[in-house]
Amino acid sequence: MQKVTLKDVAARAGVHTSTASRALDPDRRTLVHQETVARVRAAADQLGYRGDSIASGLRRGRTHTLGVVVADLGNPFIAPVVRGIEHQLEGRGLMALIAESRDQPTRMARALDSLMARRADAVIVTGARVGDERALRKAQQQLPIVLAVRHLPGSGIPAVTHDDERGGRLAAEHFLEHGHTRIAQLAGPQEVSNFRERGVGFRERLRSAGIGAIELEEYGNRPTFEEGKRLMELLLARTGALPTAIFAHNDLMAFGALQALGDHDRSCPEDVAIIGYNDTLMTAFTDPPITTIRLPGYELGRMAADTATMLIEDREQARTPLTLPPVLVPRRSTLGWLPKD
Amino acid sequence: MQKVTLKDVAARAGVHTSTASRALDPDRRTLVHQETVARVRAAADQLGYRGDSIASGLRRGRTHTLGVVVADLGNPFIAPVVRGIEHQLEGRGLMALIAESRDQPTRMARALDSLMARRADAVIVTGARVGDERALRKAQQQLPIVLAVRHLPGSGIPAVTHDDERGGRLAAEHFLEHGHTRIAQLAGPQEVSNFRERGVGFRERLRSAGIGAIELEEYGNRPTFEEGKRLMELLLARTGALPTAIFAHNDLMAFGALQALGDHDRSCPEDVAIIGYNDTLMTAFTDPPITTIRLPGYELGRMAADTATMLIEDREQARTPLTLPPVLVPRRSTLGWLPKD
DNA sequence: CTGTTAGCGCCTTCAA
DNA sequence: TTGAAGGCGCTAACAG
Repeated sequence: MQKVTLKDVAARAGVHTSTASRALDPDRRTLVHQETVARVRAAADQLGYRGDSIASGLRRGRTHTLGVVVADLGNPFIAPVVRGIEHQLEGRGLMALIAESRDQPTRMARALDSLMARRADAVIVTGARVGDERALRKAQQQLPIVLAVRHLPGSGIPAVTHDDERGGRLAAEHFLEHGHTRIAQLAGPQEVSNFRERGVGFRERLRSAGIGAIELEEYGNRPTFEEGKRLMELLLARTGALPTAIFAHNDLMAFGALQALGDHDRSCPEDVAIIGYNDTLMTAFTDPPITTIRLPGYELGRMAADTATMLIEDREQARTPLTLPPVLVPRRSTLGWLPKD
Repeated sequence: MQKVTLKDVAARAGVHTSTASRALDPDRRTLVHQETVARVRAAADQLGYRGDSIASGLRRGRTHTLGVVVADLGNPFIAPVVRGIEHQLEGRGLMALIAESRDQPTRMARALDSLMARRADAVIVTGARVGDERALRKAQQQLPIVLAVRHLPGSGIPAVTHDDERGGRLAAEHFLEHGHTRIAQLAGPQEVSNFRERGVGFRERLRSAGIGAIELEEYGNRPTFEEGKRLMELLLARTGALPTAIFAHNDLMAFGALQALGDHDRSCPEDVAIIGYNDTLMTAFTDPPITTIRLPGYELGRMAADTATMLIEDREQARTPLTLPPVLVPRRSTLGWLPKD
């Protein structure tokens, strides 16, 4: 049972390959006589004909493959996004080709190159950051690009995101409602617009309440557990009163902060309240469960895949940026805190 | 800047396409005059030539694409495996094409079909289960298949796994050492060899110590949080003394069990000690941190990718199954338990 | 309705 | 060391 080609099928059915090709394509089946179709299909079945997307893609210019570039496969937040994408692709005969940029522009460029060389029909980029503009623009000249989760302000590349500034405001509001006055944030990399916006929203909401955020002079180089821990330790090493409230720019960083607190015999929520971001599955099961801002990853993935498929069909569609609202999910890491004086 | 083809490059360099083709291929560059190579490369650079894997793949029979079928992208355990695979692929010009089977044989079959149609050079399957044999065998006739993490006993398909039976024994031993006598397990789906083997190793080790495991009449239908919770509740609903030790067949199920315990005002580790499986990142940060068996996902991914690339180059290699040893990571969920009498 | 012809972009003979 | 010719498997355009 070696590779069965269309030629084999055609021969067996006693027709020309082009007829066989038509008979096997749902869209062009109508052009062929019923009986012939039946004969060809029978032959295909018997031989176990599988078709060859590669050859077909070469000819048609469509590979039915959608590229997806993520920043970090290890970030639990990415799974729902990818699932959302796959969910939307399924049934349309499309498949996701996944690459990882690890937040490095060089890798991003390489990933886009590979995807273009493989003639992906479109690419969804969930891991864009400052420095990726050039590569993205170049790619955009060859195929539709859709940004998801992270957008690049001013790039004009269609994006499906959620409102991070609003998310930051929600976090600030929550702390204010609970009576905090010494409030800090552990910021993610500023090359990523989302973290910048979370920071801005957070800071502004505090300022409008007449409170200045305690600012750390450093940002996380990457939005990871380790960096969250490192920043929290920086905060703990400072002289003066510890903040009573910390907004970590994502859940992983919040976990890191939690760990650092424990290492220094401080407890959450008694000493310090913490808010994370993303509503990763595990935030509900940590000690304490962590208050977090829910980012609708699955929906974002679906919408991104949806716009991508629209762009594939008609390159002039859907320029309006799509934005979903964030929601705060309150848990013990903030609810358990009580003012001391 | 439309699609730049080899023809364009050749024209600009003033050579024939076949010469350009040779000049651009590292393996055949030596056949071409140095100066010509330089000229061609310059032309390619200037035009921004990208090549076309699709066309090249059609001709060469290699697409430099490796299919990966995972059971569940949402399982945090899978990320390191995929990263391990990508790590190994990187630099070899290969890319991973990812599909999800969701533990359903129908989807598995479809995923394999898609990957074959896209002419993947090989496929790594991390989510095999009973019922997938047919589809895998069929696929195996067209391209090399490597099982990772989960194997299919008796299928003869090369597999890179770790020793689950031993993992089960480790869990049992740990409980025995700590003085437990009423011991149960929350089993994962028995269609997956790993869970079966974990169960067997666990049961046998207990038996050899003269202790019978408390058996639940049900298994988890999927190895998820919800199923772990459901099984734990089944256990809690039973009359008679509660077990003091629970071996959950993976971390997600352990989290579920933890939640069920909390819902019923039982605490871990005081009332019940729990062991999970996989050493997912979050097991270290739950309340309590969970003792778990470390499954070296990253290494498994690397080794699987490695054998896959070997098989691509020479289909007769590496039939010996590769197995890595499990390690128990002790944490408070078991260390904090004390015998009551 | 079906067959013929001509490529998609690249690579591999084979010959020069 | 290079060019010419042919084809990977499929499909679009044009005849019939």
